[in-house]
Amino acid sequence: MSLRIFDTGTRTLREFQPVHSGAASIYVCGPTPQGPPHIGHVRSALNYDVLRRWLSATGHAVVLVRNVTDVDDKILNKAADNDEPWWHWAAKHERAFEAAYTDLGCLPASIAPRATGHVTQMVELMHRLIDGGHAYAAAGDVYFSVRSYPPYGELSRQRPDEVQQGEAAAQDKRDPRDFTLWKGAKPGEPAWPTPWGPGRPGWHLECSAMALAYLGAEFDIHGGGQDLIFPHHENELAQSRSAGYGFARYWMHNGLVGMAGEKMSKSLGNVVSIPEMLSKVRAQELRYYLVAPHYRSEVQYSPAALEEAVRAYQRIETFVRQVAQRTGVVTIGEPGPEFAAAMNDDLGTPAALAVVHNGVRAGNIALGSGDEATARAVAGAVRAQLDTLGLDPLSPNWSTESTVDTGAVRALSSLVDDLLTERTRARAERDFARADRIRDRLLATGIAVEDTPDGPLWTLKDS
RNA sequence: GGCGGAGUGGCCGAGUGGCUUAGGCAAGGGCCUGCAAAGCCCUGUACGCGGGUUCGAUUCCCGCCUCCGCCUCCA
Repeated sequence: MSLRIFDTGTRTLREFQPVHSGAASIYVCGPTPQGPPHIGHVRSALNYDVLRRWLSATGHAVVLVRNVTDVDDKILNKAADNDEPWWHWAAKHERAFEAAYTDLGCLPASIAPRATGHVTQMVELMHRLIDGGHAYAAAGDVYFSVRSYPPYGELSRQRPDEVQQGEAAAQDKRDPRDFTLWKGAKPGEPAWPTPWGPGRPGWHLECSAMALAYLGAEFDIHGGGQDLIFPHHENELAQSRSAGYGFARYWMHNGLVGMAGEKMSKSLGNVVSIPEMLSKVRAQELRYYLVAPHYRSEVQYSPAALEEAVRAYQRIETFVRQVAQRTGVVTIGEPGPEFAAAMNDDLGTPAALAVVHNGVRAGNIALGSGDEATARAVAGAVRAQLDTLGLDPLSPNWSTESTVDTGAVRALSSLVDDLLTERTRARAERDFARADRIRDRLLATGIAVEDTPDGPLWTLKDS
């Protein structure tokens, strides 16, 4: 049984057969760093991180390219509005995106190429297109000739003639359907030299050039948000095929994130950047929230739904931690056939998480009956499952140890232990008032105490 | 106007022509506990509306309503 993924081009589930067996090459449309990352940006990255982890787990050597569109109209405009150089604006937000990805447990991309660093490849691609009669220069711009590529529209199922044209369709285009590969420089804009005059890259061209540069003429999967199907990906495909490249074999598109009825608005408090969200919930919890629904479904963000996800994740986490604390180290095992079947079915994370929860229940039952061997085995499987979703509660990614003075932690935890010893003594003497007072005091400082058959367990309660 | 997606129990969220009808959260009841917490057990009988096909449809077909995404520099 192998992975089947829903391919946008054919609108069918197709068995994944990589160009090179045992390997998988993925190109994902990354951010245009024009502002802070929000939940929608991050959902996309997370979905492809899960894809990549699952491919790795099933024996593929994965190469994942996630580009950065670091020059574009929005960046130019916003930088100007904020009185900053465009490159500074882009670099600043690129760092914010990287930080968000890392915080949320995305494995680093094999490379995150920037558009501005690949003008050479773009010029080369334009040469090929012009030579082949698929593109033309006009007044400093370079356009792709849609008519020269008859299959145009096959990915998005758009008929070029039906597509509504922008009001101000450029006069220099030979055909209103043609799209811009390269934009001639306007005064004050960044510009790179080309044989057709100075200018800057169009969005579509960048992605093709970088995908081809790093993944070769034909690669496995091209991903992005559903909003990119048309025109962006249609255009990428047209350019690349016209230039003689096979390009992507599979096209995957993740669903978008809406804002539950209400418009995004800071005054409503319902839209928050990732750094803001992470000040309210832990990264693992946000990740669970975004990974739990199927990647192709639409997510309507609401704080209540996020809160539910937090609790669901904590249930899993509590189980794994409890087993670890009671039986020692829980080593990562095998995810098992049920989980694999769910994931192989177009990354069925909802069904996969149902398997996880069923495991948690079975493990808790074992724990309750004192069957620690079973509990441990189950926890090992659960960890393996969670690991392929990037949600392992014991992953060092979530650890805050590096930012905490471990000497202080040791001192404080021995204080806590002393208090708990005292409380245990009080309980043995049936002085429950004193025992409860200690528990309440600890809780007031953010330390939750639970009694287990093996004695008290304490955890830090997040506020 | 064109292309595409979606409407499931109090909520989130899968899925399926009929089968023990996912999973989670919340709620109620019970067990466990000194009390809690965590956990376990039980309960809820849902598929936007109207037709049709069928022995039988939430699942297939037709129509309708509502919502969402996209429709090429500038958006």
